[in-house]
Amino acid sequence: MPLSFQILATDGLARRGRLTTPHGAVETPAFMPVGTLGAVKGVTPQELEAAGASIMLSNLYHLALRPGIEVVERLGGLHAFTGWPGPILTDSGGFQVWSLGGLRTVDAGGVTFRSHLDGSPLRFTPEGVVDFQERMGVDVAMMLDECPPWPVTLEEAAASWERTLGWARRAREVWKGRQAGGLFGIVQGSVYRELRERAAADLAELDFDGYAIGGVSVGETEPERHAAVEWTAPVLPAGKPRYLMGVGYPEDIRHAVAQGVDLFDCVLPARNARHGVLFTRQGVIKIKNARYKDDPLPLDPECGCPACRRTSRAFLHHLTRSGELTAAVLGTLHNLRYYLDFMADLRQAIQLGALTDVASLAGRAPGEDTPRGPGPRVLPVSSDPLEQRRS
RNA sequence: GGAGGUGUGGCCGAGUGGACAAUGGCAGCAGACUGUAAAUCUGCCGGGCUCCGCCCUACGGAGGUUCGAAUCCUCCCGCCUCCA
Repeated sequence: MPLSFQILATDGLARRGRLTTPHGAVETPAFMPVGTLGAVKGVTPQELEAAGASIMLSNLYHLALRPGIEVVERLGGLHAFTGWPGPILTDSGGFQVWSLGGLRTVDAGGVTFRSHLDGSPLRFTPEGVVDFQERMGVDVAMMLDECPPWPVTLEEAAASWERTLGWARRAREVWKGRQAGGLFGIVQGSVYRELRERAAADLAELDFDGYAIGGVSVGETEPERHAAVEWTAPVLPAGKPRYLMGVGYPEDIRHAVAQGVDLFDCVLPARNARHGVLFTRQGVIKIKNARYKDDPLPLDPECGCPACRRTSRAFLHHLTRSGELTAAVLGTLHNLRYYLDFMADLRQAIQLGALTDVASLAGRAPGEDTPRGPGPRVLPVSSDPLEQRRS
């Protein structure tokens, strides 16, 4: 079954849609929790589902290194292997081209990684990456791309894009005729408008099942990041899902949704939770801070996650200070729930034509710890008639 | 009673004549994190100030040697080990 995407409502450039995959539907705009190795760190598939996730992201590079594609394939594919029954999107390893800087070399034919685990070489080609992802049975495969570093000159970014475009053509060619799931192309172009626009147009010709905006959140400023989205998202094929890779803070997401982006992923809610930084409707809470030592309030009184339902900030503070694993688990469950609720609010707002009213309380500038006070919320999340959450 | 050892900043623990307000670690106080080489990393951490520097107080206590002592000597106090 191939992917299909319907747009159910719009609000300005924003779209409220539904991505249908072989493993279920994803109501968009959607946030995809990151389970690099097949699971969100500290969270079971059941808990992920209960938090309201409808799709999970995993990473081909990491899975290829360990346990290896063959193992996943032998055990029935990534869904069976991980126990996550819903849709899965896998990143191709393109981000690792950037993040693993010293451990890889890029050439026209592909990327050669040196494993960060044992140094052994691993060759990724556009064709091989498509093949790997198909063998794992993922719902959405990402093309191999080169995520250029930042800063880069226009010339370097352009040369990088030419290489990535070549990979896009090869990936698309290999994918032709495949019926299960879909393949997304990835727009690069760094912070250069002409490049971004050209990349979007180049990719549109290849008729991918969806289009991603990559190469952001690599060090550029917020205005640059937002500009890249503003230049790119609106010119991508209207009828296909759009995915902003690796983004971001709630405010970044809200901004991108308003520009017509449908899918997001980010390690932030999970990693920050592990580091004691929690997103709440009252603002960002650094639970390790001494001020929470005796705080009897729930983390976020408006949240329905397991942490907020049963524990106080003081207890979370204590667990975190003590290095207790449960602190990371509860924090992750909470942050994920926060993000997922936030996405539900955005979907509902688009439905009501009220996107600009959605507050993203946790989206304040990094470092700003003092709550501004609750902002407007459209309606309780649960009242959304279009919500079709997995139970 | 005899012999030996030891006492360092909140804790543990380096340092045995100058480069020592004193290595490390922990605890503490903050900060960062955006397609996860991250349950990680960074800064501060005796007090004060006109804070890329200066001044006080500090290595059990009191004296002493020395240009100079956490480091050497004497006495005292506490603790540890072994022998009686």
